[in-house]
Amino acid sequence: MELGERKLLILQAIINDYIISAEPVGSRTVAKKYGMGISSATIRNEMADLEDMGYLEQPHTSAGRIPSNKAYRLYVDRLMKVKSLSVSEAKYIKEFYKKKTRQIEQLIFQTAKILSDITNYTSVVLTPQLNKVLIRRIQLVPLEPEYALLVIATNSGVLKDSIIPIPEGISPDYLNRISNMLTSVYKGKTFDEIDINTVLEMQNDIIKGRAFFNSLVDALTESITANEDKEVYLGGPTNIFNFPEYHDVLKAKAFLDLLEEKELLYKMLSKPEKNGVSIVIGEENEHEDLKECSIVTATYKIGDKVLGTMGIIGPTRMEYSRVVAVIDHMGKSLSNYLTRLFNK
Amino acid sequence: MELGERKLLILQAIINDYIISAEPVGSRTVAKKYGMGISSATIRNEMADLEDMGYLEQPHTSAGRIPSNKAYRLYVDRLMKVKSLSVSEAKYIKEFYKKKTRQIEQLIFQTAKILSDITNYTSVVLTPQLNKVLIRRIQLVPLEPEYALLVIATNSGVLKDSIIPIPEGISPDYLNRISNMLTSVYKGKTFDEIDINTVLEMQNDIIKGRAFFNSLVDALTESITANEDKEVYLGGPTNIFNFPEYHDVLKAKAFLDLLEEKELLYKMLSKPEKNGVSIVIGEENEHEDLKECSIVTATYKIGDKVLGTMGIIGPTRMEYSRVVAVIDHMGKSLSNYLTRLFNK
DNA sequence: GATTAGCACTCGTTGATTGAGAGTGCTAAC
DNA sequence: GTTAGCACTCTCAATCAACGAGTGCTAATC
Repeated sequence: MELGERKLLILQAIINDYIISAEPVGSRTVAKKYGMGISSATIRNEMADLEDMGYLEQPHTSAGRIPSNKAYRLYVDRLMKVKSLSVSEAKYIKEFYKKKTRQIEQLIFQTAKILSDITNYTSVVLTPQLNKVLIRRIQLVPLEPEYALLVIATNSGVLKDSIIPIPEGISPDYLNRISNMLTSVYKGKTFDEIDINTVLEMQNDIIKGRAFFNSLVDALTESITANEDKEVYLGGPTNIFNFPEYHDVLKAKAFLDLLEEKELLYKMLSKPEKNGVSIVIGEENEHEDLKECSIVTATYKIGDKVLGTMGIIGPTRMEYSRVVAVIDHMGKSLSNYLTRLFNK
Repeated sequence: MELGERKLLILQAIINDYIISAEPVGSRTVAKKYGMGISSATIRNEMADLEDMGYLEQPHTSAGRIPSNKAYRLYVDRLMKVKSLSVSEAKYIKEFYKKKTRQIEQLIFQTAKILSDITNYTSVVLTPQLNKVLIRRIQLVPLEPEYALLVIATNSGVLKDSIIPIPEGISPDYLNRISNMLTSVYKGKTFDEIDINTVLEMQNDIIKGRAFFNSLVDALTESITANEDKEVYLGGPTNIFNFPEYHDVLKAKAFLDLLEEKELLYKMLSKPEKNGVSIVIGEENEHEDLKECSIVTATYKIGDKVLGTMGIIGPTRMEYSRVVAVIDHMGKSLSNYLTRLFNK
């Protein structure tokens, strides 16, 4: 069967209406609200066709129809016109990026908050991926005679700091020398490229005490392999309650519990390597509890390097056109900001 | 009216039953389950008295009775026997504190998780309060020619780090000298005691560039006054769904939204300065959305210094005896751990 | 041949009614 | 002072009918 012009118009009308109302849309509603000079009976016939073609579904016989995942996919790929941001929204975002925040966590957190505030959906923003980040400096900072602080600074903020014990008789000056040496070896590399063996080879060279050496290697290894730093910031987690499809307590709990699984979120969102905005709709999600959700993601970068991802999660019936506009804008804003701040 | 022995027994029975069942308790139930050799009619009379005295409430005429806030207060103050932890629980906690975690955030986060896992309620743990924490070292770490990292190390981990721009022609060695000087001035002080004027006075002494000086003072001031560091970690936020009193979507949303208000939580929990476990029951809470909740808190310390607070939030009908046992134990465990790790 | 009016049919929603069950308070007997 | 007995109250769950939204089909119309 052909997917003619009129069918497309009707489908679009149904999707638009359903996105707003969350109620199955009937033929009369389409005829009246989106009056296109044809009667409800004609629309009924077309709707029956659209159902046969897999674009519409009927919850039960005497209800209207709701769009299928296939319909949403068609919608976002072909039908949807991306709205541009409202003036006040754009201004709100711009204002935010004016004030200098030096702490990257704060920045990411605020980004999540803005996303959820503007869209009224739940947002997720990943902190920069370690393996994309360049080491700038490794510094051992003396704290007390027995402890030193290992700081690893990168081109997107300080990513790691841990306290390591040091044996007696090691001077701040000596720590400084080690720091300089480590920095010279690893500067400009990513965490992926760090080879712990390089450190091991230094042993004979300038490292004095065994205990200290072990602590240092431990701390470094921990820094490199640590996945705790894969942090995920949420915005408006309870926004999901705004939608009637989540007025069910069990469903809401499942959703919120999912949001607590940071590793899972991280894995899911960091997948789309590709630049720009991408959309995953309903059943396309792998995770069971997300089969009724859609996720719109965008990446953010420093210079040309993709550092992380931000996403909006909401019911399949999502205001895609608005969400895409917002997240695209935010991705670019954050990238600009970071690039200005950290890129040389 | 007298609050005799038998009345207390009956009250206790009703509280115990209601804590488990969440259903109003009737006279027959008390007679049967907590058989104390008296008939349901007698118990009915006693219950009527207890209601007159304000210890019991009746949701409606033909329902059983539920304990009032006053009853819970009496219960936690006089009736309750604090259970000791189960062997497996104690072991679980002990195991956790065996493995060395050097990062304080990680530690706090895990503490929250353990609390909620063991109790099945929602837990809240505050990060150490800045004004209680002693500065150990202030260090400017050079990153690139134009940027340095300001690290403030304290006796409970690294609490602040921000990036500040530095003007040209300032050598790492010079940064080191400033660091040493700042450290010598502020070491052993708390953030409260820092007087920014002291820094201003140095101006004529060793500070060279105006721009740099301003950045430094800005960053320091930000560190001192920043309240972003008042972080709050949650454990098991959705545990609230376990309780029938929160099967209502609106109530649940209100509760979860409250948990997102970190500053508010911080203020509420950091109030009880006193050592040990304290309990706030239902109406005693100031916040409207907590009038049906109880909060059990304990403090944690380094040495003798109270650093922060942990809390369990649940419905008024809470298993106080178990919760008190758990949180008391956790408070002490965390204090021991921190003291061993950081106190000299 | 496409469109439309008309109509019978389906099915979920709403509101009223009803009976069962739980629990109480009171009275009178023990 | 305690208890058995009983009328009374109130909630909860089940049942049922009326309603309305929406459909699919048929026959008439453009």
